[in-house]
Amino acid sequence: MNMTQTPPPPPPHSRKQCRRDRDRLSLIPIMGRRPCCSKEGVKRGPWTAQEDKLLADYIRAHGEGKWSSVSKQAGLKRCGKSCRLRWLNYLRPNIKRGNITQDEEDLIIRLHKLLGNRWSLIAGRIPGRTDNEIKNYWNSNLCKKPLPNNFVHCRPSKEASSDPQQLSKAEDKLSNLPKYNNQNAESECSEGSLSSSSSATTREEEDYSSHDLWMNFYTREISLSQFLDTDFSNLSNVFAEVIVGGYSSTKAMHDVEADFGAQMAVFTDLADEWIM
DNA sequence: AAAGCCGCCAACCGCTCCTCG
DNA sequence: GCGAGGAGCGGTTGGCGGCTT
Repeated sequence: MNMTQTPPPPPPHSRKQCRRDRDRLSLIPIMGRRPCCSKEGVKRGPWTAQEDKLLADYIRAHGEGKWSSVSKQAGLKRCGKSCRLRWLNYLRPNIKRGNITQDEEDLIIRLHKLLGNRWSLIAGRIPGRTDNEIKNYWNSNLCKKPLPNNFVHCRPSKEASSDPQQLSKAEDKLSNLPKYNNQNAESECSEGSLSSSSSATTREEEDYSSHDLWMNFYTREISLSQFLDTDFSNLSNVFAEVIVGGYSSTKAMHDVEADFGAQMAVFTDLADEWIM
């Protein structure tokens, strides 16, 4: 029996408790995690301005993708994941800095109600904001905040978002709407996160117009009556284009379906609210 | 003034999904 | 069909600054 060996500390009850213990006992930081890259010499921690420049210059010259090779090619001693995260959350063009606006917060709440903790999907609907930013904002602000209308906001199940009954209800409502007229959907606002190519074709322009129409309604830049004063005869295609237009072609189909359901449900939600 | 506590957020980790050979 | 490797996602952690006691 080894009497000198101290037993391992019991697992912390919570992060806060853990931190309190650490501070009180002046323990070294708890570093139980293994690094994601087993490679020796891979740098971790905060990025320096020089690293940012190297990464940004490389991606501007060669484009995104092949993250595992980016670090080598760009002369960075970082793992590919770290490069990707840094680019997506900080260096990427069109990243919106500063506080979340009230409109954005409303949007986050609504989307979270429908989609749950699917931060990337939510971020895809809020131009200039990243999934990490929205997730942090939710966990540090909205999760504690009392929300109206019985919003469920602390980690609901993923399945809660794509209720087929809700979707069916929305589709019933939409089937009675007037016709869609593409001319009403002239894009005036910027394309935000959706625009990834400078060589937009006519088809792409149509997608973005659909998206703009939707976003204008969604962000209440146009009224319900203006929104309804359009031709929705081709509704499914319109909304499908809106959704697919925001994603890469490799996006999992169930995500597209879930998002389609979510947009329909949001529409029903807003319409009910505005009609009343 | 100093120690402890708390909140924010950038960054990391592990898991899952996707693609390709 | 299967396995390996890459990419993406959500949960979690650590550092730091501000606030409280």
